[in-house]
Amino acid sequence: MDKNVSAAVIRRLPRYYRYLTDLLKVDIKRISSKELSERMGITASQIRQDLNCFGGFGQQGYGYNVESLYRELGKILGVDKRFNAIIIGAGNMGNALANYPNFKRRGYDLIGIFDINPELVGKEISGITIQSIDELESFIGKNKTDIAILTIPSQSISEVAEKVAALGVKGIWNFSPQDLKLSGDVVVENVHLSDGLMVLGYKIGELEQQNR
Amino acid sequence: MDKNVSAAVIRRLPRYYRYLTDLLKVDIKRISSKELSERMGITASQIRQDLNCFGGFGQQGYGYNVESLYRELGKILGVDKRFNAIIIGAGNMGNALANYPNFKRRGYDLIGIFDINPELVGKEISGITIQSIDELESFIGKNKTDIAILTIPSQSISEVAEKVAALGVKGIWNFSPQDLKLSGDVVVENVHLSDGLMVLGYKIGELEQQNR
DNA sequence: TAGATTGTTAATCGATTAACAATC
DNA sequence: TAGATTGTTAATCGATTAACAATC
Repeated sequence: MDKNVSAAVIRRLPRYYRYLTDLLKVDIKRISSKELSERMGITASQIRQDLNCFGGFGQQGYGYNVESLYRELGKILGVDKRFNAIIIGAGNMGNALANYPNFKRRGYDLIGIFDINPELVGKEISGITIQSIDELESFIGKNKTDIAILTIPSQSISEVAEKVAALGVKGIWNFSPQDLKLSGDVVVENVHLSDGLMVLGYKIGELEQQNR
Repeated sequence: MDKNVSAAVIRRLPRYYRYLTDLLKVDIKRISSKELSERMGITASQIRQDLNCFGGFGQQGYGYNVESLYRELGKILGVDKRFNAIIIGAGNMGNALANYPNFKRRGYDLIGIFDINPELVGKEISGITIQSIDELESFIGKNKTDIAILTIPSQSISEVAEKVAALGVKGIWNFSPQDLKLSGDVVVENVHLSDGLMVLGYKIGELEQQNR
């Protein structure tokens, strides 16, 4: 198991995880795929298929134990691990992410913030002093850095991405609208906020056409 | 045409739009599906299929005119329209989005910011004074509001979403980790940043397993 | 005209759903 | 034990890719 799991399945895992969090909050101990399917609006079949990509977490006649399934999914998603993260680009988005509470909750520790603008260097965000981008290499050399969060403009994105990749960062969380393609040993998660904005514009257009 | 276009196709449209923007920048006048496919890393066949959901924008033997395809996609995505937007939740993320430059570029005008915290009310973000959430109803009554950007905590999300929907907002851009399900006349685009973070955690785990 | 490349139909592939035997 | 619900195989559905006639 665990191999050849499709991207579609993987992107649903955090969603399962969120629903299980909610169940735990209201103290529900067990859940069947049928009941979960009603809550989530997907088929019970899909839930069972998805989960069975990673193991038989359920029990016939009983369903799934909420807490243990939650723990298992957390493990698969790496929530139990600690990742050291740096933010490159201390603008508005970098600032927002530095203060993002889910960050720590998902296993990420922010250990550095960098910017190219000398006026920002030395200022503090969320208890961390902004450093010059020139310090990046020596910083990563001294501090194990697992992921880099890139909140910089498109034009510098691929240069910076390649640099951090070369310095041994394992993952990149890319907030620029530019697609990142990097070779081999680094994984990339693109956010592309403005894509969502355009999809929203499309959907509103559709909606208005229907109501005509 | 234009009906029954799958979500997969729609989510690729902003990507095409971005690549066309880049082509325009470097002054490329025309492009074949083959060349675009090489740049984007998807098949030429898919590009032609996708575009033909909306019309025959190309010309046999020639390819696609970059500028006119760009304009057509822009129209489909509503980039040529103006949408009035408000932000609810003037925390870090609300603040970042208020200053987000792509916002205006995609046809959105920010006309109001709201927060429940009295200490924030009266302060200015990006030239707009934060109002109390109590003013929301009267504000939307007086000012045509197309979309609401929700950057508030999960616990209040569905209440606020239902409220703005009832007040006639057409679209919701939801930044809380909670899935929003709303009836009928309002479209929702969920962002769920922490999902991306967990997918990143998963991918890093996979990567490490391979390199073992 | 000849060459290129589209629009579109048909074939393939993969993902979702249905069904049911296994089993708690 | 009987009932419930899983894990898993098989059937269906949809999305992607290939192929090619139409045509610029």
